[in-house]
Amino acid sequence: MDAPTTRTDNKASTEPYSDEELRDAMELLFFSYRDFIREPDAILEEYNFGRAHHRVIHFVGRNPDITVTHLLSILRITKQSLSRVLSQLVRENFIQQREGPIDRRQRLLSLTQKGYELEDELSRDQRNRITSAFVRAGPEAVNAFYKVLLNMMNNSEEFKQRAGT
Amino acid sequence: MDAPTTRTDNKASTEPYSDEELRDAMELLFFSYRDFIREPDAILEEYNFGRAHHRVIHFVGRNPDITVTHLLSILRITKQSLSRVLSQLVRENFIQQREGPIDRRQRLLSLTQKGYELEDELSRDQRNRITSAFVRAGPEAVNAFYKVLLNMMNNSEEFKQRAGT
DNA sequence: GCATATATGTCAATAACACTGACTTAATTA
DNA sequence: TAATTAAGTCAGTGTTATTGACATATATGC
Repeated sequence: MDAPTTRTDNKASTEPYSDEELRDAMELLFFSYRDFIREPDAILEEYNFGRAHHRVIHFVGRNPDITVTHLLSILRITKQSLSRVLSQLVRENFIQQREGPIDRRQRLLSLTQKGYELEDELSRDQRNRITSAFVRAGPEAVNAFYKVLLNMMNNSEEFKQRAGT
Repeated sequence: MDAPTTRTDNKASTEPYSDEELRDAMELLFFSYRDFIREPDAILEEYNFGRAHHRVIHFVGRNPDITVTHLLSILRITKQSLSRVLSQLVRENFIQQREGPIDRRQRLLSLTQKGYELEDELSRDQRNRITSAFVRAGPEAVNAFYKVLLNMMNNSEEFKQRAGT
């Protein structure tokens, strides 16, 4: 927190980035994530929903017929936490459940028409933000952006596999 | 996730990235941010602190002699929310307050030695993650990463001004 | 110098979202 | 048939945020 201003050599493999630079990056992530989440938060409020609802809507939307167990493993929350949120979304007809055709214990989750509409509304600002950021930064920057964030996360292989490519 | 390499025309204002690509990016942000916050969260638990304490420690560390009002404006929380967290940190000697030399109503906040040590511990994993991600991705990628995230946030100008570069 | 505004702090009530622990029911599997 | 799995529920707790209403000390504008 103190020394970094004195150092000048940035080439070395020892300490390639100063603590100040790293803390700038930390803040960049903090602020950009906060702005990124801001608009959906505001929309959710109108529905008397919270971020938990958003996450459920998003992941059910991207994984139609997902099981409750799988959803729990993605969200890494407890069954009890999901329960309140999910039952609200089902009750208000954003999400529908159907019995698993093979394993009848399962409740396969999917978005209703109303659910897809909410997902679209919730993600609009985020999609616009990403689009404009990507377009303004250029295609090579997009690859670099992916590269850095993937290097920063834990199961990047798993993610890459699930994601498009 | 896939297209950027194949596609060539980025000039268009119509639809440069597919909804699937954009939702991949949304998830990348979600997962990477979650992993990014994971280790500090675990450390905080040992101290019986939460993320709010982390944020206060971080921003007081980066802005020695910050006023309470300024801190509130950065965090965008209410005085009452900050109060509990801050008084804990002061009570346990991570943060010290001193009277403003010009305006005696102010309580200027700064980290104690103990506070700097906690900050160091809390940020270690994040600094390591960023360093290794930056090193592996290469210096141009770092610039691109900044470019994209800055384009994505609201007050990027203000941030750039505050941050090192 | 008085009225107003500002900086900080506090009391009380509420809400969202997570947690743990202990069970139940139904269906599948070994 | 016994054990396991999928899903759901009841009850209690904790953290972090909120709103609203005040209190105190200090600074500032006229």
